[in-house]
Order: sequence, then structure tokens, then C-alpha cells
Amino acid sequence: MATARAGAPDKRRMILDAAVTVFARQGFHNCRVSDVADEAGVAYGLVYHYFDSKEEILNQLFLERWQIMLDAIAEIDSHEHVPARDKLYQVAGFIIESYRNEPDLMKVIIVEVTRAANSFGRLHLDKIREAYDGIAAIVETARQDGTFKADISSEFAALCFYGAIEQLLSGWIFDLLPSTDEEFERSKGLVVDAICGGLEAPSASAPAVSG
Amino acid sequence: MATARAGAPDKRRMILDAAVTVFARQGFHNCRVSDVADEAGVAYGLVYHYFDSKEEILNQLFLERWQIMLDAIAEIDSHEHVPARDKLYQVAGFIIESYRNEPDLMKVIIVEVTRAANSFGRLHLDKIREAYDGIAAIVETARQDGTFKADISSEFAALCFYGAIEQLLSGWIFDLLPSTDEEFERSKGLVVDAICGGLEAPSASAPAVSG
DNA sequence: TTCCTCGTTGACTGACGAGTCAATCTGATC
DNA sequence: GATCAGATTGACTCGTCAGTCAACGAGGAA
Repeated sequence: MATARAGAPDKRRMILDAAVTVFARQGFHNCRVSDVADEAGVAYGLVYHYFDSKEEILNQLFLERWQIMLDAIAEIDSHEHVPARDKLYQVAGFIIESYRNEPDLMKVIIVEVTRAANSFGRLHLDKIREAYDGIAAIVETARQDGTFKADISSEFAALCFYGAIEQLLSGWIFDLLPSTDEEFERSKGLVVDAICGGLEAPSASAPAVSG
Repeated sequence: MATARAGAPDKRRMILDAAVTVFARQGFHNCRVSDVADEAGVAYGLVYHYFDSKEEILNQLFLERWQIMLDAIAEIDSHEHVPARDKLYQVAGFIIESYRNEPDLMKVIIVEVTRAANSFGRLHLDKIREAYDGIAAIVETARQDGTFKADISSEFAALCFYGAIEQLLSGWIFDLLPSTDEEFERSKGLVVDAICGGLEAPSASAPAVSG
């Protein structure tokens, strides 16, 4: 019943997938519900059979994906005796990989939710903050053990780190940066180098700690 | 004539100012042109006497303010023999001061334009990129003289730096961070410390280069 | 075959709000 | 006081679109 027969497509899923495509292409506010229905190859009314409103579709897309990221961050942080820089590399890697694999979905989440905290994203400020908190937890451990500077609070550090990554994704989304696999790969390391190691060159007298 | 008499208010300016208040409070898409007119204490139709459309008001607000910032960045970079870190501190300081002095205007610019590159901000991607370029120019000089790492491109560095600052402003805008004068002041230094110096503590054997 | 449920359809409604416009006001000039 | 230009007014138009709903279809149960 609820489960689709073999071969019978799950219309609800089709609508969600179509919404990703349409929202990414036209923007949430610039598209009609009928655009989503058309893209899904489904009648207009069916959208309202599965969702209460246009917003609920976006909600669904965001919550589904964001939770995966929160879980990933928690998982990454759960391993003990891993240097903070490595953990942050994994976090950056996860986010960048998410974009590489599902650019439209990530574009929608960032453009329409994360960076739209004024309108739609307001509902999800708490969820968004949870991501900062997850990153801050990683930093905090490193502050405690002296690996990271004590005079930059972990919340502040998390904000900078996340901000840099989001700006990076925005660069790809809006074609300010080249979107190639090599760039994605290189950027994972660079963003961590930049934020953890800083932009400044180590003074000549100080030997590099790690290659 | 075009210039208002003494005491006679400049209605055009009043509309722009009212728009800042209304856009900041309700968001550009969630407010009516009549809200702006009401806030300005002016008839609905007058808005269309001075502006072609609702969007043109936002355009105006953005371009006016953004140009000031671009000029400020250029001015900061024009001084020779000033360390890049100091220049970046001035840039961060300028942006943060802008927010401290005119939070509503900066909120509108960031929320409705800079971070809305998908819808409205698309028109202004070039202007936005100019800001990155200005910051990148500062970094590039430092890369040339060896102060900054050569393996992080100046464009990439600029993106991280600007992203961190914008995330910081977003934190204040959405009450994720306390908005006090002390915090603003402290943050100027912290964001530069974080991005230029990095989050990692200098290894014990490497003497700090500067206090 | 009949009934029932639930998925599906798409024409329709109702609200909303950007932008128009004809009328009115103001105050400068002759 | 007659005239004119530009400022000001706000009721109205007109397109758009989210959300509704009555009808239809398909497949299972009795």
C-alpha cells in the first residue's frame, strides 16, 4: 500500500527530487508549485496530497540533509586521539563531497535556507546553530589540550571555519570559482590550512611541525 | 527645485531610509511597497515617482553603500609598507564599524543582496566580486614578499577572510552572538588573528614574531 | 458486480500586491 | 490672478500563484 509496487515510482520522492531541480534552477521564490509538479511529471494537486505547502517541501529537503551532516560531524568528533586539524579536514571534506555529489540539493540548502536566515531559514536557526556547535566542540577539545590557541573561543573559531566553507561553496554555486574535481579536492586541504595554519608564512626560524 | 528647501524634507531620502527600516524588519520579499510608503509617511504613489520599482530601491541602497566599502578597501591598500595583517585589520574594522553604525542597512545589504546571490544579488555579482578582488590584492602583495604563504592563492584567501567576516555579521544579525561594543571591538582583532595567524597555537619552540 | 479507499487529476478561487494614472496640491513666475 | 511644472495623492487594475475541491481511476475486499 504505502510502499510502492515494484516499478511503480514513489511519487512523493519524485516530487522532492523535482523540487531540488526546480528550486536550484529558478530559486524557491521564483518558481511556481506547478513548475515542480511539471518537473516531477505529476498533477498539480498531487503536490498538495503529499505536502501541506510549498514551504514544507523545502523544510523536508533541508531537515533530511542537514541531519545527515550533523550526524556526520558528531561521528567525526567521536573518535578520540585524532588531531583537531584532521577532524576539521574530515568535516570540510564531508561538506565539499556533499556538494560534489548533489550540487543542486546543497545549492538549495545554502541559498534558500542557510543563507536566507531572514526569511525561511529563521525556522531553522537552531538546527543551523547545532552545526556550529558541533564544529566548536572539535575546536574546544584542541583548545583544552593546547593544540589550538586559547584566546580564540571555540564558538568564534567555528563561525570562521564554517563561514569560510560556506563562502567557498557559494563561490562554486555562483561560478566565481572553477568547479572541477581537482579544485574540490585541493580546497578541502586549503581551507583547513588557511583556517588552522593561518595565511601567514611561518617565520623562517620556526621549523614546520608537520609536512 | 530639485534641492529641498530648508526644513523641507527630502522625500526621496526619506523613502530610502524608510526602506532600510522596513527591509531590515520584514525582509525585502515580505514587505509591501505600501509598508515603505507608510514608514516614510508618504503616499504610495510617491514611491513610484522617485523609483521605477521596488527593486530599484534596494539597488540604490546596495550600490550606494557597497561603493563606499570598495573605496575604503582601495584606500587601505594604497598605503605602502603597511603589513598585510594591518591592512586586513583595517578592512575588518571598517566592515564591522559599518555594521555598528548602521546595522539595519548592513543587514539589508548582506541578507538581501550579498547572501541572496541567487535572486536579487545576481545582478551585483560583479560588484561583490570586486570586494573579493580588493582583499585579494592585499593578500597578493604579502604573498609576493613572503609574509603570507605562497601555496594559498590570494583569491582563495580573500574568500576565506570575507566569508569569516560575513559569517560574523550574520551571527550578530541573527542574535547568535552578543552585539555589544566590546564584542565588535574584540572581534576585529580576533577575526584577523584567526585567519592570518590561524587557530593552531604556535609550537613552543617557535618564538612569537610580534606581540 | 458492487463498494470502498486512496492515489490522482487539473480547473478554479481568492488573496495579495506591484505598478498605473487621473486628479489635486504647491509654490514659483510673470 | 493666471499659468505652469513638478510634487503628491490613493483608488484602481491586472497578473500571478498558493492552495482548494469535486470528480475520476485503479485495485482490493466482500
